[in-house]
Amino acid sequence: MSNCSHCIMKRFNALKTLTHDELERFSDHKTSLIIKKGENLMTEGNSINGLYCIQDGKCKLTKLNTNGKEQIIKFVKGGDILGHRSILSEEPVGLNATALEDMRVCFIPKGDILESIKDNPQFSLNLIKNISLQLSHANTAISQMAQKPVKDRLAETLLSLEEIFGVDNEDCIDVILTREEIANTIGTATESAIRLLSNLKKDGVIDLLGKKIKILNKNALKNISEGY
Amino acid sequence: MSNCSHCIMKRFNALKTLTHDELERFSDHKTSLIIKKGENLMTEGNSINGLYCIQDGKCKLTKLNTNGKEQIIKFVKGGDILGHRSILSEEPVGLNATALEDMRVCFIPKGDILESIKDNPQFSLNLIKNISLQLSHANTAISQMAQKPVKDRLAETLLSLEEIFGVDNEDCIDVILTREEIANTIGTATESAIRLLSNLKKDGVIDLLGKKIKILNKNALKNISEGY
DNA sequence: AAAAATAAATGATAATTGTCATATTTAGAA
DNA sequence: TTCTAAATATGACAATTATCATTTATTTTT
Repeated sequence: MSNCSHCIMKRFNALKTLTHDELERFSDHKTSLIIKKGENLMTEGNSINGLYCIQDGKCKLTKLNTNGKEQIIKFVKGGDILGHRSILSEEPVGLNATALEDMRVCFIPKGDILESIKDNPQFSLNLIKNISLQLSHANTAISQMAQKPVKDRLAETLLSLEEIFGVDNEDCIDVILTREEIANTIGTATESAIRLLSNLKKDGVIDLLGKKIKILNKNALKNISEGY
Repeated sequence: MSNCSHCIMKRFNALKTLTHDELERFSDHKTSLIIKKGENLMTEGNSINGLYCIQDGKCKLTKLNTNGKEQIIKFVKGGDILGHRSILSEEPVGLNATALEDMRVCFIPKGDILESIKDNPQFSLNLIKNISLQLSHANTAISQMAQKPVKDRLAETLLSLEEIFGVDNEDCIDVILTREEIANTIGTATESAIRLLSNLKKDGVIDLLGKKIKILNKNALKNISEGY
C-alpha cells in the first residue's frame, strides 16, 4: 500500500501542513478504494466517519431538490479532499459525491483527523480556510443564479470548467459531462442548455466534438458571462 | 461601558464557550458603536480587523453583481456575529453588511479573537460550525435559485423571514423591507415581486399592511414553496 | 402642511425559458 | 456487428419573467 508521506496529492490540499509523524499515522490507518463511474462516494444525509483524499478521477457534488431535480454544486478532482466539513461540524453530509469517471481515493479515519486538528493548529486553519473559500464561492453562485440569465451562466460555467479541469491534448475541456449535467450545473432545462451550446457553436465561440467542448474565444465567453 | 461577562447576547452565538477571563479581556478592549439605518457595518472587498457582535437591530448581507444588481445573501439580527469568516480565512470581507434599522454593535479586536481561538478549542470549533452551517444553507440556496420558479422562492423567503425575525404584536413578520429588497432576496425584478405578493394576498395566503407582511396560511405557503 | 421625491401597484408588451413532440445520433448490450 | 436504449438536437408552442409606461400611495423634505 502507498505511503502518505510520499504521496504528491497532499501538496494540493490542507494535508500539506501535516508532520511526517502524522502522515505515517495516516498511512497506517488509511484505506485505498476504487469508486466506479456513477457510484457515490458520499450520500446526502448520511454520516461520514473520515476524510476522503482524491488520488485520481473526477466527481460531481450534487443536491436533490424538493422537486426531484439534481443541482450540481461543485466539481471535485484529484488533490481535493472531501468530508472535512461534515467531520468539523459534526453534521451529516450535505451533498452527494458521484464519480464522473473511475476514481482512486484514500479514506482516513475520523479519529486521526481529529487528533491532527487538536495537535496541529495550522492544519485546522487550512481546513477552515478551505471551507471559508467554499462559502465565498457559494455566495457568488447564489448571486449569479439569482440575477444572471441562463446564457450568461452557461458561459460562466464553461470558463470555470476549463479553469478547474484544464484542457486535453486537443484543447478540449478535460471533463466529460452529459448535456443534462451541464444543464443541472447552470440550473436550466436540458433542451435549453443544448440550444444555447448550439448557438455558441454557431457564433464560433466554442466547438462541440461529441461530448467534448473546446473554447475558441475566451474573451467572447467572458463578455457573454457578464451580460454583453 | 457594558461588560461582556454579563451580556446576554453571547448566549446566542459562538461566544458562549468563552471563559470568564476571556470575556473580561474582550470587555476591556471592545468598543460599542451605533450604526444608523442604511449605513454599512462591513463593505465587500475591505479588510476587517475584528469581530462584530450584534446587540440590537437588523442588517442585510449583500453582494453587488457584475451587472450592478444587489443580491441579498443573508439577514442578520441581534445575537449574531459578523466578520469571523474573514478573520479565520485571512481574506477581505466578501459581503456588504447594511443596517436595515439603527443597530447597536460591539467590536472586538482581532488580536483577542485569535488568542481565544488558540487557547480555546471549543470556541474555534463553534466558529467553524457556524461557517459550516452557513455553507450548508448557501448550497441549499444555490439549488433553489437555480431550480425553483420565482413564485416558489417568494413563498420560501416569506417563511424564512418569519423564521428568522419572528412576528410582532400584530402577527406581522417583524422586519421592514422594501419591495425592492424582497425582490433582491429572491432574485427577480421588483415589479414581479410586487405582482406575486399581490396574488398571494388575493388568494388569502398573506396580508399586506403597508410594508408589513402577515402570513395567514403557513401550510399554503409551504406548498407553494415546494411547487404545488 | 404642502411640495417633492421615492416607493408601490398595475397594465401592456417583449424577451426568456420551459415543455412537449419528434427526429437523429451515439453509446451500450446481446 | 446489429439491435436497443439513451442522449442529443431541433421545432412548435406555452408559461414565466422582465421591461417600460403610467398611476397611485407613501415618505421625506422644505
